[in-house]
Amino acid sequence: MAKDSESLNFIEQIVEQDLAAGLPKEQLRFRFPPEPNGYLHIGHAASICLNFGLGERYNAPVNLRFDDTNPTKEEQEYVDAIKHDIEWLGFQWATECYSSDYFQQLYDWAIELIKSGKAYVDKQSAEAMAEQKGTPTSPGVESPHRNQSVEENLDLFQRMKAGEFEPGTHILRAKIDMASPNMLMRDPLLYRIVKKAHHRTGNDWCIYPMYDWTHGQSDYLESISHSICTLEFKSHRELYDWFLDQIADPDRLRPKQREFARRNLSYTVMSKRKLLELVQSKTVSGWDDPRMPTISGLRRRGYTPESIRKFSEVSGITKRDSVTDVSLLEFCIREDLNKNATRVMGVLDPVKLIITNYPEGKVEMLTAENNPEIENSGTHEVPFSRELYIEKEDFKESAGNKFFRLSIGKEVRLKNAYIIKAESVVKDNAGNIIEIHCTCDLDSRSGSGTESSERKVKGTLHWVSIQHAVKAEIREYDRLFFDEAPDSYSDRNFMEFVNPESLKIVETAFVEPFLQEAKLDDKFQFQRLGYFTLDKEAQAGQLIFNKTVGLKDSWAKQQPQAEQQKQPAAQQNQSQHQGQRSAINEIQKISKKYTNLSGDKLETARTNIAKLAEEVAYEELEPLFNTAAKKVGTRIGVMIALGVLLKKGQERNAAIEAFIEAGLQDSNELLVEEAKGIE
RNA sequence: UGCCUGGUGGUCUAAUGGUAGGACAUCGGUUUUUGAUAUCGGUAAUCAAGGUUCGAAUCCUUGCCGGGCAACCA
Repeated sequence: MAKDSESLNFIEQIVEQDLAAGLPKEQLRFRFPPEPNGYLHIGHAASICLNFGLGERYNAPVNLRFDDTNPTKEEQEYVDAIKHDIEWLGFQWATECYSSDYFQQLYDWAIELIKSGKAYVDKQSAEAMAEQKGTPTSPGVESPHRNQSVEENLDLFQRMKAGEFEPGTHILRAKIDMASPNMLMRDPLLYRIVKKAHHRTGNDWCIYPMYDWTHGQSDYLESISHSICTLEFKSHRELYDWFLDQIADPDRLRPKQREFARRNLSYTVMSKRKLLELVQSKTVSGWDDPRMPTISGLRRRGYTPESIRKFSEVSGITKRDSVTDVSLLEFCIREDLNKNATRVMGVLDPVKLIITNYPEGKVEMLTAENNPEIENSGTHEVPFSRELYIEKEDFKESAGNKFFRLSIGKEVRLKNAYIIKAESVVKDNAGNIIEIHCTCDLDSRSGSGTESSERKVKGTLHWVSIQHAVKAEIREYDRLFFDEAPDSYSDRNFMEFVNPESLKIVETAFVEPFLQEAKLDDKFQFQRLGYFTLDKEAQAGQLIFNKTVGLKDSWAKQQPQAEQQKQPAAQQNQSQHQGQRSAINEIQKISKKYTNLSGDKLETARTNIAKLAEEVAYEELEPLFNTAAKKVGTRIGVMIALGVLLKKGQERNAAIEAFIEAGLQDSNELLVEEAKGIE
């Protein structure tokens, strides 16, 4: 355990090395630099936790700096939302900074650059300059304006600032190297003309500095020791350093940029542009829609700051790109809510239950523990009466002995109440069960201490007294996309993968009266169902709950298996377990090298996989559908095996279809071929 | 076709030349007035081929695969 916490991520190691090399600890300073053009999401949380975590670890200041150099996209609304989210996550910044505070200094430095012959004003169109820029494999050509006199450049730049020119007509560029293998070094843009009011500087400026000309200098001005950003900025580092070379005083702290991989979450998208598209297309109700991976969406959904911080911690920081499975996020929130959520009862899909031997009109106030995980968390009262609602799926007229719930002639415990036995049902003309009649062991009341109350019965159900039930709307959420990585396809738009069933509204659920007093940030566990929190749209007399996440449900997992057992292929399941396991493993081993093979060897491998697939159960194969896209070999092997299973009569399901579809879209020909073969 | 960068179980991550470990997921046992929680156990990985070394996930070479780079965005 102790060893785990000792293990440093590579950024922390860099800091340690710098300290060891003589950097005074007092000079450590970090920053989190969002652009206020959208809401923060769970990916930003990684960066926030990294930077502020570093601050906590070394007792160093962390600035919040808004990178606000593009007034066409940025708004005060986003500034406010970002600040709120960071505070909600539980972090405090040392200084609230804005790149726009440095506009004058940046301008002055630009003048110096021009004077030293290292920047010039270009008058060409964007298209012309793009063409001159060359390509990654061929060098660019120099602009005809590149060698203008310093005087002319100075004059033009000052007139740009004075508003004499229209947007797009003039631009300030650094003079570096049009043949550099790094495209960013091919005379990058420093300033462009934008005639739009800025959320902080108003109309003071009509020229705005570009990111590269701003970021490093802002770090320098704030004496940031470690400027941490995501991997796509790696190639900007050369420019970052070049600019600092031009302006930095060697006696002052020189910031250094380091990059880590951005965090992706499965079944969602994580770019502000795409999230904005979901908002603007009304696919979701807003940035804080509970299905959104935004901090505000997660908050509304019922996630806690602790769970998000924990998720960031266990996800880690590295340089390899990855897609973290949502199940890890769900684990983090369940872990927190299990410890802290108040236990209550609510019925989402009700059926009427009548206890025939319980007196009509009688009401008992029973005692319910608020939270068994917390000592002294107190209790609250739950009214009990003759007529109750229970969950439809908690009753079956007749069932096998694996069904721990209510069926005719069987007993179950009503949570915090009595043990009951189902006797009969009343059905409507269509054959639907509309009432369940049962009898109750009147000595068995929970906590009464009687012998009957101590009896062990296999199942326990949640319930609500009809007479006392409070109506509530329940909103249940599923993944927003049905593809694991909806934005990973070059030829398909991520919007094609939107899950049409991501929101399910239960208009009329019934909850216990205790919940009438629920407040906005309260966290509840609806026992046996999941974790719920009040939605901000709830009003007095109109309860609305968001389902944060369900409880783990090993019973639900058994269901599909039980159905499979009826099919002939399945009974070997147990006996051949060992054999099957090695078969699937063997397939994985062969597959891994698959793309390295050719000719006869390839053919042999394919045949072997197909042969081994005969021994494999579908349940073993399905997890491998999640194999990362880059592990093509494994995916090919799985595709071959899947083909064998389908031939044997395996029914197609959504997961299978999605896997085949992904295969068809892949760039690897072998994989496409296999996918086509079974399409 | 250039430059940069990365490849450890299904997923995420440790091991920094010396026992491939942890978490999630998954499977199974125990406990349980939540089929939850808790608890115990199982399955499962170093992209490949060569080389250096007593010893390689780690160093070298070659190859394979993934990501980034040609916005008046950040």
